Amino acid sequence: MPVSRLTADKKGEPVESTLEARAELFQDAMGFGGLGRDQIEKLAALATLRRFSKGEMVFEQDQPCQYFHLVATGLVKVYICSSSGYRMTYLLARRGEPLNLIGPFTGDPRFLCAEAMQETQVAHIPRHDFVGFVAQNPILFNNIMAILSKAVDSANSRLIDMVEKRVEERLIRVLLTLLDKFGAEIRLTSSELAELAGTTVETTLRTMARLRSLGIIESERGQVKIIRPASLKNPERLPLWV
Amino acid sequence: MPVSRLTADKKGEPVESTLEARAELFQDAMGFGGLGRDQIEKLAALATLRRFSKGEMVFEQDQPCQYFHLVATGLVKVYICSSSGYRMTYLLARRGEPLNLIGPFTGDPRFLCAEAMQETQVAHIPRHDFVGFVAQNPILFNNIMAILSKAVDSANSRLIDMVEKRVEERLIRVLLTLLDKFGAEIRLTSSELAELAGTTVETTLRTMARLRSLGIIESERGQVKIIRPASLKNPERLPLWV
DNA sequence: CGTGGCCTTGAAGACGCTCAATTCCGGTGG
DNA sequence: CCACCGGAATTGAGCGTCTTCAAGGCCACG
Repeated sequence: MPVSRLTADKKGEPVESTLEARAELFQDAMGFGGLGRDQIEKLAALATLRRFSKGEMVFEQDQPCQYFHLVATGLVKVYICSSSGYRMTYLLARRGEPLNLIGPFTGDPRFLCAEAMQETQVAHIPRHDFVGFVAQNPILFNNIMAILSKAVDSANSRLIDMVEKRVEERLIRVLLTLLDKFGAEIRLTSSELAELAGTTVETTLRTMARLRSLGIIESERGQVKIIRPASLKNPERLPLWV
Repeated sequence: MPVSRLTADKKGEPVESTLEARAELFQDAMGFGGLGRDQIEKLAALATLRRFSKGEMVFEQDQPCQYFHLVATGLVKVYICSSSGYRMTYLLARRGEPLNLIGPFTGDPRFLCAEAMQETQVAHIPRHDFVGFVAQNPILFNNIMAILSKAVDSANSRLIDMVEKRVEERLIRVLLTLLDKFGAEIRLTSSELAELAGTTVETTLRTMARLRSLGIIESERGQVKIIRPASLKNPERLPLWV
């Protein structure tokens, strides 16, 4: 329940970086395809890197948005936090993934927080610089809308899952998603998986124990390994409740 | 479970309308503030009106997006539908509210469906015309992002509610939202309220019976009337489970 | 006047949360 | 090197909330 509190106004430590390295980052980043090299460098010139230790907040809930954030190295989890302290992880972002596509446009406080899960570096662009740049490169509109489209569909799909799917199915879906993105070896604790699936640690553990006894996964402290992904993909054919 | 099926390719009946009337519509519409009269009329010139009877689909799930849709009269519900037939209402749109802000940009099929809840007229703009117009009026991009921002926050907020709030609290939240938007007399069936709150008809009925016995609402067939909104707004102070 | 949709209520049962106790592991400090 | 501590994993028991199934009544509309 207690969330680590750091200085609210200034987050992370500045990191030296070359324009070249930053351009490289934006070159491959999600949502920036279709830009010429000159524009990429212009964007890179607006950015600065900051480093965050494990557990540090990149930005917090209910604070006005100052920067556009793009992960350079490491891993960041973006989550929503209810008044009672319940957390629900929304996104696990690694190199090249933006943390807040909407925030910079309105500047308003939102529900989301972002927290570094490892030693991490994040590129910051002042929000007005970012919005101005997008206005000059309308192709970014389409890119951004495409990403938002997926984000909204994903949120809606999770909503439906919360209503009609049992924890087991939701957890399997989480595992499959992580498998696609990070490979078969997933370095997350059960508590982190629980926040992704929208359930409690205990229920997650119990469900994982069942999957383990079926030989579908292996798990040790802070790590899950998917052994037989095919068994997860056909939940209809394999009655997991056995 | 059975959803009314109509012709898939052509939906609704064309309706004659004056350019003036359409310009009037876009003038007040959500997301089109800040445009000059000339641009409004240019937009109106791209649009055509179509009428839909109660229960008719304006667009369906998993079909490519052809048009941008804006409600002119009546009421449309936008919902997501799971494979097993579970529906979750996402938006109740009346005059001036857009049905699909994202779809036109990507054109891809999405999860959403839209269904007329009354006799309704909807303005259609071919998606490429709409996207081209937005590109020429970048202020619209900010407007759209502002709306999407609210939509995403709302979806996230509902996700949290689904996990940690009981049906009663979710239903109260739905009622308060409807109160703000439509006033104290809400013309919806319990089944429709259930799809908004993410629960079943029976549970909705039971909860409404409790609220009714407390004198907070009155309800008859297909209609709910909120008598003491203040009692709903302080759910902490009034123990509803009494 | 019949039929279908909507409202109502009861009873049973399942799913998952909460609380609690225990073990295991890694890191830290003496 | 060993002891301690905090976080993580595990497992059990109890129970509350909702869903599900079922049955009946009411109202409107054709």
